[in-house]
Formats: sequence, C-alpha cells, structure tokens
Amino acid sequence: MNSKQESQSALGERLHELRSQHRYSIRGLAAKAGVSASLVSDVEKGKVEPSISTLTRLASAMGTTITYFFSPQAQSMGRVVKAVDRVPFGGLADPASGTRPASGTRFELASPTELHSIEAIYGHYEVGGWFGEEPFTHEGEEWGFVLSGRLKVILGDEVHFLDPGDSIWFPSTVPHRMENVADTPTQYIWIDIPPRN
Amino acid sequence: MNSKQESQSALGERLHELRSQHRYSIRGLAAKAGVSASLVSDVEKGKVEPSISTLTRLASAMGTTITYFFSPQAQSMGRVVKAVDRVPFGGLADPASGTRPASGTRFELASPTELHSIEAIYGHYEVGGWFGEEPFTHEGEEWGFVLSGRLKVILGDEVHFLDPGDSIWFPSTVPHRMENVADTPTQYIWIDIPPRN
DNA sequence: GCAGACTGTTCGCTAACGCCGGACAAGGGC
DNA sequence: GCCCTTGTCCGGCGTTAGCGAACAGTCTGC
Repeated sequence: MNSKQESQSALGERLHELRSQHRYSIRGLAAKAGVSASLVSDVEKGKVEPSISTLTRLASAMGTTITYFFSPQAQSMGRVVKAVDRVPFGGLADPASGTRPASGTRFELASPTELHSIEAIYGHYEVGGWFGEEPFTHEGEEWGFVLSGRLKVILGDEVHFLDPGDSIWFPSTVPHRMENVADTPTQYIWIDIPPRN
Repeated sequence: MNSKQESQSALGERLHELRSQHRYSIRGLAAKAGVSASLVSDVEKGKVEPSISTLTRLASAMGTTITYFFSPQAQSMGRVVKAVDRVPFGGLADPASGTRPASGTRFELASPTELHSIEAIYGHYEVGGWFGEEPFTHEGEEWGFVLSGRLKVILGDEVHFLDPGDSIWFPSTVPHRMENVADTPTQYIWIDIPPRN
C-alpha cells in the first residue's frame, strides 16, 4: 500500500460520502457532471485518480468546489447540531440538590451559544425551492432549524444536509445558499442575528 | 480558449507565483518535488494539467497543500502589511488645523488594529532556523515584524514571505510555522497577544 | 411468476496526455 | 573564450483516465 493508493481511497471516500448525502445514484451524478458512471465508481473505489478537471466537474455538480475533497472535514466553518445531539436545556439542575425548576416541559439547546437580538422567521420551501441563486454573504450570523423536509445548505466549500430536527449555525459572512432537496415542502425556522452594536 | 485552458493557466500562474516567492528555480523545485523540470515548466505555462499526485508533491515541496492552488487568494486568514504599505501613525493631523504633535520622529502603523496587553519578543533565527516543527495552534493572536533576513510563515494553507520591513498579523488558532529562508540570520520582532479576559 | 427499471461493479479497449530526457538559446560571472 | 545556470521546446514513451457494454443484484408493479 503506497501513499498514492491511500490518498486515492481517501478521495474516493469523500466522494462517496458527498454523493450519498446528495442521495444521487452513480449514474445520476455522472450525468450531472458529464462523465461516465463507471468513472464515478472507479474513483469511489480508489481504482482511478481523476484528473483535476474531472474532479472539478464532480464537485461542481454537487454545489461545492474541488477544495472540498482535500480540506480536512474537521475544521468546519459552522457548527451543526444534529437532532440526536441536542442537549436538554433548562433541566441542568444540580444533581446534588435535585432541584427541578420545571415540570412537564422539555427544552433542548440547539445552538452552540445563547443568542440575543434575533430575528426569527418561519419559512416554507416548495419542492425545488431555494434561497440565494448564488451563495451570498452579509453581516451578522444566523441559525436555522428544519421542521420537515430536507434542506441543503451550502456554507463556503461545505455542504450540509439538514433533516427534520437538525439545526445549523454559522456567521453570515460565509457564502451560503439554501435549497429544498426533498420531494416534499420543507418547513423551517430561521434566525437572523444582525451584527452587534 | 475553453474553460479547461483557463483553469490551467490560473493554476500555472499560482504555481509560478508560489515558486517565485520561494526563489526556487524550475530545476530546484523539480528536484525537491521529484518531478522533471520540463513538467514544472509545462504546468506553469498551462500546457499540461498535472495529476493530483503531482500537484500534491509540488505543494508539499513548498510547505503547503494542494488546496492552495484552488483557494482564492483574496480570502486571507491573516493580513499582511507590506513595508511600502505602512501608513504613517501619529502624524494624522487635521489638515485644516495643520497641527504637528511631534517633530523628528516617524511612526508607522504596521498592524491592522491597535492592540493591547501584548508580549513583545525580539527574535533571532540562525540560517535554516525554524520554529514549530509542524504547524501548531494556540489561543490568542500574534503579530510579527522582520528586521532583517527573510522569514517564511506558513498560515494554514497559505505561505507568506516576509522581507525586512514586512509584518504579519493572524489569529494564533490558525496553524502556523516560521522558518528562516534567507542565507543570513533573520531578526524579527514578534508580538503575542493572549486571549481577552 | 416475469418484465422492467433501477442499483453498483467489472472488463477490455483506446485515445489522450502526463511525464520524461535531451537539446536548445539566453544570460551572468570569471 | 569557458562554464554554469536560467527557462523553454520537442519527440516520444508509457501510463491511465475515461468510456461503453455487459454484468449481477434488488425492488416494484403487473
């Protein structure tokens, strides 16, 4: 196993992961990128190292850039809080005292920090609906929560998929774009936070 | 001129620019990267689109990664203040009043913002000296100023070269590494700023 | 049951081109 | 003059990226 094979398989895994998130079939992605299905398969299996042009086309077909495949996935520009990862909020009673400030309620913290001076929006995306023809930026920060459907959020070079219950936070200065990729309408709660001062 | 040629030449320009900054000859870089000199020339001239493995080797030979060639150079993680770009400081008198608070002195602002609670260091690098075997991160921010020599600063995927009079500012959370690439000792002033609070 | 439309994979095959070695002209420096 | 370096160009080899077709497996619907 030489380093070439290692990097190939790493690249293939990233491609497979990205394609799976998009729920594209191999032939579907191939058609969208203008390449053959066998090539996509070969790349994912690490049998072939694609040319830079081909990899660029594959990235473009999924709304990202070639840097996606090389940048470590650890350093994220935003923070995603998966539904299963939400922590109870308001119930953090002192275990020793056993105090319970509330009963019959359930709060879960879905944002990485507590935020103030926010603008809440209840949104509705028709099938195929999107916001931001091209990724755009502005001041402030925002936080979104998907109630139903499936929302694709482009964050710089990253692509996040939000299923019902998932939420996302990011600074608005990161180029972003939202798109409903479900075959049903997508409902969401969106929070915009203007810059402080 | 199709898009392929465009991207090739853009890639070639980035490679040429990076190689020039390192002051490597074509053969020098080729030897360091383990490729032929003609290939380096062809890539720079946009005659050939290198394979991903080759481009990775070239990037590695110059202390960066393949993402360098694809990330837009506009979005910089840090801000470089070139010697020629420094603005006079302390002499910003009101043109109308014509007041001159000082005489016989010359101050120039070399950092993007005024900083407080700092730790200043006068450093000395022997030929070939470096700091940080691998890029490292920590809290806070820092600012450096080169008095003599030539300092190579790796900032994430970026590579900056500081000649005497140049300075750099960046958050310490960006992986960084410093290296004297001059054939003489490098003197510098380095400022470390711990996180606020 | 079986047809049809999917899924992903494998197998030659070929044209393309990445990559190399060598030769070339154009400077300095001595 | 000679020598060493600079970058470029050319011919050609060898690899392989990319393709089309055929493959087996799964699921749906008739």
